[in-house]
Amino acid sequence: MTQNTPDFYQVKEKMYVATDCIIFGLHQGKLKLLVFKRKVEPLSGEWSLIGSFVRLDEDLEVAGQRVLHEATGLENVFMQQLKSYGKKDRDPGYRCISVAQYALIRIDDYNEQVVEEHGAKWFEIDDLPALILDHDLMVQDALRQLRQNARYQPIGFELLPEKFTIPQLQLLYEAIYQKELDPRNFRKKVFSFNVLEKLDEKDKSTSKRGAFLYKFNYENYQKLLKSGYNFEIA
Amino acid sequence: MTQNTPDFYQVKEKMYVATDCIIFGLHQGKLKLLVFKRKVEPLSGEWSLIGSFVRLDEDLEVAGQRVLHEATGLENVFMQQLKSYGKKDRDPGYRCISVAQYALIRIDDYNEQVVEEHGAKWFEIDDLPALILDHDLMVQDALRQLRQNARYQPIGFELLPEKFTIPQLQLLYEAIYQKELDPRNFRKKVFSFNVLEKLDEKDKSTSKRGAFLYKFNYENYQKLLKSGYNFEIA
DNA sequence: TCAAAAGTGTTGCATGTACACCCATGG
DNA sequence: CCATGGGTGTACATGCAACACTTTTGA
Repeated sequence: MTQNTPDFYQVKEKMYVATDCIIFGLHQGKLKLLVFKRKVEPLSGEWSLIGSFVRLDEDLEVAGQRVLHEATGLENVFMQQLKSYGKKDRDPGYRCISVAQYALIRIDDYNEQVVEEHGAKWFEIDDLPALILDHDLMVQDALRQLRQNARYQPIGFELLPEKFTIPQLQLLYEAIYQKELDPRNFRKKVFSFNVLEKLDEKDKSTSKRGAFLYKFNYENYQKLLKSGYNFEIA
Repeated sequence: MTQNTPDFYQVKEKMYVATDCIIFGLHQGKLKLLVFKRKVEPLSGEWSLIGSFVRLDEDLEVAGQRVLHEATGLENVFMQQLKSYGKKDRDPGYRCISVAQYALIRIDDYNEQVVEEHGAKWFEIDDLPALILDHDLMVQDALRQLRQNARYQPIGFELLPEKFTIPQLQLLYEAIYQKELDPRNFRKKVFSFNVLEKLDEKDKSTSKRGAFLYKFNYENYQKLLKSGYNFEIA
């Protein structure tokens, strides 16, 4: 922070800084959000995002990863800062600003038990319960940002297991953009980026014929980035 | 913020919350940034963004507008939150997170005296001095976001006077994207949005023939938004 | 053998890009 | 009358959208 204003303007007052996590996951081809039943007063029993105060000796990003780890048992999750919410009366108790961060997790990796211990539940994004405080707003903003970012970054892959099929990938983008896509055009597009590596295995869990598995090639993606790219899918 | 984690995790510690403003303006067809000579220790005399602590009874956005007003005398400036910077050691004095906000101002509107009182100076964006702390990073992030947002929102107009010519508008976009544009294609594009209103006046300050003045039509822009738009210029 | 999902090409249309000349005017 | 910046149209290339049938195989 900066102090260029005259000294008499420098009213220094500390406040609480929290971070709240908007956790997206993919389940049965649907985009879902993980919400928690709040256990402490005020507003105990209401649905909310998971969050925590940021500690004095903790980077913001570290705080986000800590919250996510405590809630899900996962580490090194893809996470991106959304924005901060700082209306003066947003928290009824005391002045507190919250830095919202959104996370994309692979539900397969997921320790289901930890979820239940926290009274957490996955909701489809078009069927969410009301959340406390300004958390509804955070979710709306996060969705918009997710859709925006998915246009220019391959973040969709963060939601899928390491090996995935093209139909799976297509379902994911259909879930993100709530829009049906043409399988021929979709394949043409994703293959044109040259960031998918075809494997010799097939996934037969959803059809008799089976669909080839692919994995994401990060090196090619780096090249693509440098040569001025447009990763627009959908 | 949220408290779903067990109580023993709830280490509540307050910290300072600041806001720093990345102020862009347009001058002689160049995109510029307003930076300030810091007047207080530590780092007195160094270049920095302008900022202030957020007060307990003040919304984040209000704090941003206050900082901008104190620094420039302007009110109701276009301002948008960028993101928060919260490395634990980003400020050498004490733990402090900063919410960066960027502003677009019309230099014409501008009270030049107030700038000088603050030891402020406009720099071209590709010729900036080193700034204190993480302010360089903030500027880079703000530039990226400005370019990104200018693609889908008509924020370019915020930098121009109410009445402007097409060549002025083109220069602005060339400054934002650091790229020359073809005047024929540029006109075709901006007119296709139907958000410019041609006036009967001409601006003769840059040529003998003079260029017609236009103004931005906010109603048509609202219609454009609703009908699913793509405001991509450049 | 058949149901169910995987996989594949072509064409028309729209949009972006490249490009060069005339216009209006003040000095 | 000429130098300066303002203003205009066309042809080509590229990318996107629409569209239907064949393949594989487990039950």
